Amino acid sequence: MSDVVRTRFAPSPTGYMHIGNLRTALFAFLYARSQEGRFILRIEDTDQGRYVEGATDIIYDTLRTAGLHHDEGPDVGGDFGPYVQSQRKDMYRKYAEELVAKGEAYYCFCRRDDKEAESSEGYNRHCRSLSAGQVKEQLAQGMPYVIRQRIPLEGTTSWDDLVYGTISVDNRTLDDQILLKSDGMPTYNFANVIDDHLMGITHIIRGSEYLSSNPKYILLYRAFGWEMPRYIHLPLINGQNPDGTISKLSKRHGAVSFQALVEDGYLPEAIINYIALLGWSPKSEQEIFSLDELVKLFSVTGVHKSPAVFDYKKLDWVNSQHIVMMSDEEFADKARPYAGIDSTPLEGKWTKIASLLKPRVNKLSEVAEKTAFLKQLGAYDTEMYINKKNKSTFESSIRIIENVIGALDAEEQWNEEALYNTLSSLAQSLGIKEGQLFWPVRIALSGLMATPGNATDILFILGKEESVSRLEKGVEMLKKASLA
RNA sequence: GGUCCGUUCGUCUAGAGGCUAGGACUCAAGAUUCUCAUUCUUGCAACAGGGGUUCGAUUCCCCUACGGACUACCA
Repeated sequence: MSDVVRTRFAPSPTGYMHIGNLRTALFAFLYARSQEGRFILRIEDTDQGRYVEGATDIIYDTLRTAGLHHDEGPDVGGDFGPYVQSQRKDMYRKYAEELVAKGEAYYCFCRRDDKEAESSEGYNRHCRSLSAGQVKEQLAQGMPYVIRQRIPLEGTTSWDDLVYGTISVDNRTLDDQILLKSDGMPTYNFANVIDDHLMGITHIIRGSEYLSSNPKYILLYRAFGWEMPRYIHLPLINGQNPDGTISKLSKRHGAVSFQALVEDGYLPEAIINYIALLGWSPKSEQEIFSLDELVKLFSVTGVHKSPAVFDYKKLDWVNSQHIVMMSDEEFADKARPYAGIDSTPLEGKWTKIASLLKPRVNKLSEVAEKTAFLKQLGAYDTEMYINKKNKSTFESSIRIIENVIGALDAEEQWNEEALYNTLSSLAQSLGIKEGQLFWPVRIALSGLMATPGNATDILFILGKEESVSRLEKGVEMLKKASLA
């Protein structure tokens, strides 16, 4: 055996990747990579009643999309397979029986509806002192049974957590947990320990919700006489409720699965960047990271004990930063499906449109709403023409737009620079400021108070015919409005 | 109820006995801009409370309060 670091991510195939789970995967990945170790994927599907079709594919897709490549796993193989627990089911019984033989576990024949056993001491420990003869007899009768861990009644169990420090627990507060279920399958708690050992996992990285059951795992390692792994427990991720209270991050707080966030237009690298900052700090003022940078900077000493609250606003900002860092070409490609401009007159102008959009969207899904006015001019209120700062009124707007239409009709070169020069000199000859001229033009072209791009950008994108048509419509609306 | 864990601006966090308690997001104001956004400047805003230890505590110890996790033949 070598002393190379081995970490694992062991999700259950539930059908989606919760952001908290992904954060655990990320930290396990980062720790392995930062230590030049190996990152292993293991599927924990011992609960057969909870099987979800296609769920393992979602796990593979997520890890691939997020860039968390595993060195061993069901899909890539490895020397410690199989990497799916249901394919390992036959090996767990042997270990459970080994513990029974050692006196570290025992058969329990309690049934779930056995009120008598429950009322006395719970099912826990009820069968703990059955004699060998009694056990043999029950087994011979074909009584269903489970195998329970025999937790010491005295003493304390403690370990040195790399994040939480030394934690000690009195053994008598621990339950004799079930290791092997009556259907012959191991419980998560048991399979987890067996597999971690068999797969040579050196550092167990998981959420702090496992902190209180960890003593039981440690006792199992001891019962087997196995070498203890190191433990890195991670703080929880919470969500903020509308009333300001904090609770476990769930759907009521918004999208909480990786795929839902991606569909919403968040970039995988931004999601990774953001969740890395939840419970970990690089201890510098840098906030935007690539995955490679995270690998270089990651350290367990920067991991927190206290839980963090998922903040969509900050995720928006992180995402916008990653968007701005992309090249114009890359952004144009990624954003294109959201725009719906394919096979429209706008298609040829997409590069230009995308360059205007890039600094203006927090997430890709915003592209749709921000480009809608280009495809079709929506209904708008003529009040928008009235702008105090530009001394813009119905009358001035009509006059300006009519002049602009005239100037555009004569325009030969339909590009931003030529359009700007034409309109700029028009403003001069009309004796008004540029802003006073561009304001009503932009309103007539877009019907919006705020647009991606200025008046000349929009003129260029819409083209002469559509632009003039929208300007004429504006004049028409203004004339009607000033009569009323 | 029991066990364990946690507590710095609204949120993410820096801080590891002596700092005007720093940064980021959000929000507000201003500058720039043919709108908006970007960018830049400025501002609002925190050490849960009480005891110790110490010349001196955000920092170390204890207690309280509050919050959370676990307490399944779920993972």
